[in-house]
Amino acid sequence: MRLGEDFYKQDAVTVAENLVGKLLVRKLKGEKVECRIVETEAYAGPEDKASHAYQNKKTDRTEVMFNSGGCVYVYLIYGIHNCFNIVTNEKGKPEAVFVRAVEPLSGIEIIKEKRDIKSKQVEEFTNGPGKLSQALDINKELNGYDLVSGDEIYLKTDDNNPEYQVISGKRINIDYAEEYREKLWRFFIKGNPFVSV
DNA sequence: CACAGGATCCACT
DNA sequence: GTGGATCCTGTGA
Repeated sequence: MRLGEDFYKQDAVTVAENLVGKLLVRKLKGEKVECRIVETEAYAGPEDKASHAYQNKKTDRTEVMFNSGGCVYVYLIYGIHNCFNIVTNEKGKPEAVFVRAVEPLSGIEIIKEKRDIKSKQVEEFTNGPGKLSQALDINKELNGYDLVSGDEIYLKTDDNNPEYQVISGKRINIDYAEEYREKLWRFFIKGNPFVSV
C-alpha cells in the first residue's frame, strides 16, 4: 500500500524509524525499480545542530525542508554526490529523513547501468547515500517532488511482511554537530548487507 | 565578488 | 587506510 500524507506528517525521528523496511519505487525507462529502504537518519528540526535547517535557517537550499511532509529534498554534497531526503512534519517545521542505503529488489540491470564502477559486488550499487542516488537517477530535478501524489518516485509498504529487526545508532559524518552527534537518530535493519557501514 | 567547506565515493597503496 | 575529485551553497566583504 502506498504511504499517504499522514505518514510523512509525523516527526522526523518517528518517520525515520518507520521508513526502514518500506519500499522505494522509482520509475526509470518506463519500468518500476523497487528497493527496500534499509538505513535512514533523522534530521530533526531547528534545534538539531547537524541539520541544514539548524535554527530555522532558511536559504535557497533548505527551503523545501519547510514544506509539509511528503516531498523530496535533494542536495549536492562534495560537488559530486546527490543526497536523497524525505521532508517530514507539518509545513513550517524543517525536518527531514536522510535515506542512506537501500536494497534493490527489481530492476537490477537498470541500476547497474546507472552506476559505473568496477566492483561487481551487488552491495556496492546502493549501500550509501550517494550510491543510491546515482543508481536511481535521483538529482536536483526531483527536489520538491511530491511523494504522495507523484508517479516518478514514491513509497509503499512491503506487503510480504518480511522479518527484520531495526537497530538505532549514532548518525554518520556529523562531527560538527556537538552534543547532537550522540543522538541515536540513525536506523537500520540488523544484519542487512546493504547497510552502509 | 571571492572563497571555504561539505549528511561521500572510489581507486589506489 | 587514505587522498583526490569537484561544484554548489552560504557567508562575508
